[in-house]
Amino acid sequence: MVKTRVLIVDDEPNIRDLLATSLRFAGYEIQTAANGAQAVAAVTESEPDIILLDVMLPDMNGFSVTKKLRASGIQSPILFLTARDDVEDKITGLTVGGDDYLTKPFSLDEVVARIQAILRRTKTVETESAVIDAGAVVINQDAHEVTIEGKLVDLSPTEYKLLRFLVMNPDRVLTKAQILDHVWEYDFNGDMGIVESYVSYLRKKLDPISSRPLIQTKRGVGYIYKKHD
Amino acid sequence: MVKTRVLIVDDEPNIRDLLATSLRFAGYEIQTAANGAQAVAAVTESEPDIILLDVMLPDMNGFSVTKKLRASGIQSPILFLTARDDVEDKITGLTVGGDDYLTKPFSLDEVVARIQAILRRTKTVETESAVIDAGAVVINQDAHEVTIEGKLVDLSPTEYKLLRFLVMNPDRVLTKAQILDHVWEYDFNGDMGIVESYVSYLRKKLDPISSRPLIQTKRGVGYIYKKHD
DNA sequence: AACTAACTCTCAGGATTCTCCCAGCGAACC
DNA sequence: GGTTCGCTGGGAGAATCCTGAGAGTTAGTT
Repeated sequence: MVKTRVLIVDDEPNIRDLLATSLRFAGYEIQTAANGAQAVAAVTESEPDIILLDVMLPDMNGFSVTKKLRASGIQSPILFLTARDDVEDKITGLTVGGDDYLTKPFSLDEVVARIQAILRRTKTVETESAVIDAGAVVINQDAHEVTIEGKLVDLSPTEYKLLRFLVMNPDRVLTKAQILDHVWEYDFNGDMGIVESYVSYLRKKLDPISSRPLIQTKRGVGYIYKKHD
Repeated sequence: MVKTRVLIVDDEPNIRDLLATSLRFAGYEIQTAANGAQAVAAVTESEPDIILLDVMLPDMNGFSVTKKLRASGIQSPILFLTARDDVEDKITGLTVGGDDYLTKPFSLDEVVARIQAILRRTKTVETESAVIDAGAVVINQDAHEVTIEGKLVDLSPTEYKLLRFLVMNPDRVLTKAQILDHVWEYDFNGDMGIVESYVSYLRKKLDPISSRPLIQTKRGVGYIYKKHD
């Protein structure tokens, strides 16, 4: 089993490091580049399985970089990163083929989810299934649907992301800080009370249709989802 | 199962890359050429199953290229690409046999659909069926007809393309950006509100004759067509 | 050539849902 | 019993989505 290689292209060192650390931890092999020229240079050494590409780079924009990459025979799918403001104008035409895009600021878990989604579709490497089956909770990531013991629940985007994070790390206590770092956008600077709120929302939706409480509180530590009783 | 080979002939690198990426993702094997001479050279190496040919090339026009190709014994069907303005005059007489033409700018899904249509008619390789049967919705691509639970609906061209895209990717959430990039012409640069409008149009036509809502909104994510309830 | 119909796209109002914060209450811990 | 920690209802403001109205184009017909 060889690691999936990811090339990160972004001019902000903060974002680069954040992504690099996070994705390395998720099991990927990371290369980074700070601008378009470096990116082109990097891919010629070894073709990555997927590229994370900031649309606005100092030396050239996303289109140019994409063009250069494709011109040098690189067929790796690209996940474009873009600021929320210039979405409308500069994005159209980018998500060709298996490509996709993600707006900044994003949550770290969302990046991983999107990468896996793209790799699933392009099938250049073996990947996780689209379905997370964790006992009572089953999450279909393609359809963005969650079932509890077979029954469909309707969740808001944040509720969905929170539950996915819990369920992907079963039988393990997750601190509120960890949850905040993974599920919320990286520039969120409210307090951790928001996690309590959302756990509460989740419980209100899940517990009525579940035969047992799904999310348990470890007082003073965090929360845990147990696969089995 | 051997891949269908497509030769792309266009002098604009942007269009070449766009088509190459998109068609590669659709499962075709791609060759490219920037002018008539290159095209002729390319086909002599290995005869493609179909050729995408820009009518206006720097070195020679569609007639000349076609003539040369046919002269060298190539019988592959040709899908001509042409600017919207010089359509009628220059195309007539070109689309003999299984050939067809498409005006620029086109939508990426339309290209794939046309290629498949031609291959179906010429039957040089095994192809997808003309009929997309996705539960409640059945689309006959040859007749350009859509039935909902057996009942015929009348759709505008854009409505048709949108529904086809949704139905060809069942049980998977599609973002508005993806929809825009696949269904709308590649140079469209309005905002994604247009997708909302057309989903609204579609629902107004489909829901009255369907026993369940066919297109569901995944708030904050996109839209999804579910094959089954 | 003029008329009509259909189609595409934009825009804005309104409705709904979502996020986040706060404060009061209750439960758990010392 | 007092303190800390977690739960949850309420609510303001924002984000998102839906839809009707209308302008501009194109296509088809008379």
